[in-house]
Amino acid sequence: MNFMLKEKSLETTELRLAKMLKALGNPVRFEIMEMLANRQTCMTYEIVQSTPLAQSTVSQHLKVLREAGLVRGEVEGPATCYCLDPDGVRWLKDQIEGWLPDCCSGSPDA
Amino acid sequence: MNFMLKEKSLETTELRLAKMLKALGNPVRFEIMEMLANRQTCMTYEIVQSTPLAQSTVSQHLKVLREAGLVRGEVEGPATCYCLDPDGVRWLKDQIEGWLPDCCSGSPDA
DNA sequence: ATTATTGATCGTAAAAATACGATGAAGAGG
DNA sequence: CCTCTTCATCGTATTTTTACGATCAATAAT
Repeated sequence: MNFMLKEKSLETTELRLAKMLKALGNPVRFEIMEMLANRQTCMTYEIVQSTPLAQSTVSQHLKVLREAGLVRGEVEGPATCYCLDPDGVRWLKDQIEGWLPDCCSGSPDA
Repeated sequence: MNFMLKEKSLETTELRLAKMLKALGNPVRFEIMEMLANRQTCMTYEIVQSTPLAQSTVSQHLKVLREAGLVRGEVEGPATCYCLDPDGVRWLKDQIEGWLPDCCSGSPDA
């Protein structure tokens, strides 16, 4: 019987965005996100193995990513299967694209 | 005689990205970025006035944004005029868009 | 020259993030 | 039942971030 790990709800749009950006702003977590993007899905122990860090540390990073709405963890037996949270990632990408709409898309001024 | 404040060069692509994301991941700095996006250009004292923080604290946040390549500061007389760094912002947006290229653009799976 | 304004930097205190080992819970397999 | 694996959480040490006041440099104005 698999079920989603629950996390506390996110606040305003701006704080949610800041939370995501902060979560991504850590190199370890960024790598985890890239790994999940490449492999679709990963057990926690696989992620641990891909880093030089302790299991508890990685677990903490995963929690940050979860609470930011960037990944999801599904318990599968004794293990946990992580994957990107498509909604969260898409929302983030939309926000960034829509943000500073065209202030920086024209020609750079001298 | 105006001139650009110089900052130490940024490292690899990934670290540069992480640095930008971390810089943006702070609510105060995010607000500063939004303010600059809306107003095009701001003196430091204007930015200070828009926050409840001390001048030195804001100056430090501006330094982080500068070192991340997100804003530029031009000395204008006794003051400093800040604006978004269009190259940096555009680069960031491109990275985010190109990142996780289509892992999260299709339909979410159950 | 003196004074006032602006803002960067320094030193430092407080808070948050990061990392680790230890422990605990939950399932799988004997 | 007991044991092993997997992973989250707890307690804690270290590092980094954040914030402040004080100081310094540069310009502007008197």
